[in-house]
Amino acid sequence: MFAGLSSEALEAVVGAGSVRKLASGTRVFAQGDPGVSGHSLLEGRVKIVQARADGGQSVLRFIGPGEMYGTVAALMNQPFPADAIAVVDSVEIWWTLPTLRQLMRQHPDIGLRSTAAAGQRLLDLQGRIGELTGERVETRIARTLLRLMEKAGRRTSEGVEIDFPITRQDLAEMTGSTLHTVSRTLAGLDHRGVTGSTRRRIVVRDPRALAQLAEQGAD
Amino acid sequence: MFAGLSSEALEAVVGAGSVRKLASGTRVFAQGDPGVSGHSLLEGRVKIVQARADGGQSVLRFIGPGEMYGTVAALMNQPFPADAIAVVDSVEIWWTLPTLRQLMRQHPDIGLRSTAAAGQRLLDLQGRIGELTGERVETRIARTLLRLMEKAGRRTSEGVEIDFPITRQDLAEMTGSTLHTVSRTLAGLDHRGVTGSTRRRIVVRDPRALAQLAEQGAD
DNA sequence: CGCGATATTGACAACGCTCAACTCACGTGG
DNA sequence: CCACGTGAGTTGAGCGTTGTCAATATCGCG
Repeated sequence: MFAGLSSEALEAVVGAGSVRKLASGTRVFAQGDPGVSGHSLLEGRVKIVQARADGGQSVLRFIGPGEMYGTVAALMNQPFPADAIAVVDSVEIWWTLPTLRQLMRQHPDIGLRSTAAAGQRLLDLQGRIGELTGERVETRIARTLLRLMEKAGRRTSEGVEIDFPITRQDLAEMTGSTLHTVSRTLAGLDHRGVTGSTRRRIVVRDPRALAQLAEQGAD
Repeated sequence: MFAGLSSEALEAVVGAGSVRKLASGTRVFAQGDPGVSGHSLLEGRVKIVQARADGGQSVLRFIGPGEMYGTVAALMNQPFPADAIAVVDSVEIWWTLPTLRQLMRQHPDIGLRSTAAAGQRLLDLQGRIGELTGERVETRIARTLLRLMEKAGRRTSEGVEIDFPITRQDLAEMTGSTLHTVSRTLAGLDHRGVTGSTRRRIVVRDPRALAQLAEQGAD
């Protein structure tokens, strides 16, 4: 996000923000709260979770080090559309809305970058819209694991491990399914040697096979 | 989109673009084409349709008069992520990418507005992500009809009519279903007096009942 | 060591997709 | 003006995927 900024600008940005630690489980902001702050993660993982009308939840995305979150709502003067919750002990830097606006005025690059990032997310989401409907749960899970792998994968002797704890429930809320079905599906993948999953940990043993499953049904 | 611009700026914007008529069925741009143009609809309706990996299609949104389309891809130097197709005879104004950039430089308001519009779409899409999974087809259809009604509704003696032709297939592609299920569901809604649908036309007779269905399952 | 969070597994039902046949409206051309 | 073809819509039968309900197992933290 801040890569390529002049060191001068970078100093101003860091100086204007506040750094704070987030114990695992901490809620950074809550859905419905007025969006009066922008955030960037320095270390750890934060998940963005939206409560649905039917009482369920949807995990919209996981934030990794270097990513911004909460800024779109803040800059549009809207309430936060989702909760942000640290899933491991983390460190973030955050800014008040006036500070954020001022930084953008003084360093237009920041505004451009955040616009570009929002545009990218818009295109990504449009792509996901289609995937979420009509496809089988196994396909959606495969796709989700691939994305997590690329974003938060860590090579180990067993394969590529997703480097933060993720529950069956989380996966269900990302794929629009239930933890029961996810459990069954993962058990099947484990059995076939594609993945290895233990409590809150998932290792992808055979990325090729997973990619195969993710594109199932493509012509 | 352009409301609130100075008349001077407005003249510059209109002068720099080209106006053209779109016969019903015309494809304005195609998924995968380099995004080298920005568009705004003056009259009619255009639908944005994305081809999915499994061979199916997703209708992402319908564009009405005054709305911009194709601009996010263009400004990010990316290929268009979807097709744009006129569903009735329409009129649009469009700009080349260099022209668009220059207009934004000369009238920063335009850039701000399009960023705001993109942010709004981002929030909308996030909301839709949750809806699309787990909810029953009837619920998704009800929600979709409500949105169409608000956006393109025209009061008639029968109720609120969606003012452009829309097929069961379109509705299926918007809700991630099949035309068969949509046909059955709509027949059910018609029977209960909630809607009245004929070939390519839909009238909402009882918006309250529709809203009720859309929130089915809420706590 | 005990409890809560997490995960597994089975039985069952149902929603909605697939396949298939048929009807209806509309526009085109002979 | 009517025959015909095409696109749009309807309806039925069957079944698979997946959600629901329920019971049990296991891991870890306090």
